[in-house]
Amino acid sequence: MTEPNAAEDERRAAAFAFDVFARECPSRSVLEHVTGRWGALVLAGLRKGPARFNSLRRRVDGVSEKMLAQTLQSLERDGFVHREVLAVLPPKVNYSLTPMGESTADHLLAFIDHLESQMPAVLEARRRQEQV
Amino acid sequence: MTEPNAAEDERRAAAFAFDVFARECPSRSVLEHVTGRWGALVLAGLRKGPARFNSLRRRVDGVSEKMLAQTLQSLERDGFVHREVLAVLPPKVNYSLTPMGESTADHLLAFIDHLESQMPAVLEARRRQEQV
DNA sequence: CGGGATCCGAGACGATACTG
DNA sequence: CAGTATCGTCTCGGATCCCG
Repeated sequence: MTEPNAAEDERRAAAFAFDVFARECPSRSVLEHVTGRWGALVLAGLRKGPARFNSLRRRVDGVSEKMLAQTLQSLERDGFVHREVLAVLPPKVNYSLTPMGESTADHLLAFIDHLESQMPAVLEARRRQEQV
Repeated sequence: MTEPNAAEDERRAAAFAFDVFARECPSRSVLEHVTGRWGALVLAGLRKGPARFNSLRRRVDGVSEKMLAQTLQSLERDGFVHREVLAVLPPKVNYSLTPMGESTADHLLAFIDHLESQMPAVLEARRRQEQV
């Protein structure tokens, strides 16, 4: 009966090895993809529902074509976003969140909400610093 | 009885104005400071308790002096981090989280925990993509 | 419409040296 | 010890053009 436990142990050991505080850890790159300048906004934007490229681009105000494409590729590689190509003319590509993407986006939205609620305090703190 | 509501409305309007989806919104810079490459790790690192400069630098593996100083300055300006200078020799500077910093770091740690738990799935997704 | 390819400037980042 | 200053590298990110 050691087989199931061995798998358990391996998974736990792996989870420990993913500590973001360690240099050269793969979880850092994921953290950067997800929380990066556009990654967070794209995830949050897709949480409102699936969207096509230019539709999503309008949701995330200010993102260039290049960065949106690049961000979507990262998120797709990491398994947060699903990309569905419809072979029609003109081409249609649908982007949606995977289940993992949804749960991640939920965390992110909660975090963003919290940040936005603190914005007045942040702006006040900035004003105080300026006067020094 | 319109006075209290006016204040309410103003606060709600302000919160709306901080929507991260809007370009040129101050909340975007805060989001970037907090979730940026080092910002997130520094906040998470300080959540373990106050620390001095080099002590903190050891907690956040791989950060250079320059980036740590820069990150701490951003976070201090935004009111997440408190900087306390002790006028002794050799100089001692203590960094700690403000209450706002603590609540933000808590959200962040929850988010990081969630991400780390998903790492096996992420790595598997990456492997699948490579084979294409 | 949904991108890929390319160019280019600005800023991020790290290593090192120096200071109070 | 806690930074600042300087420098070089390298990536980010926008603009533009192009293709299926």
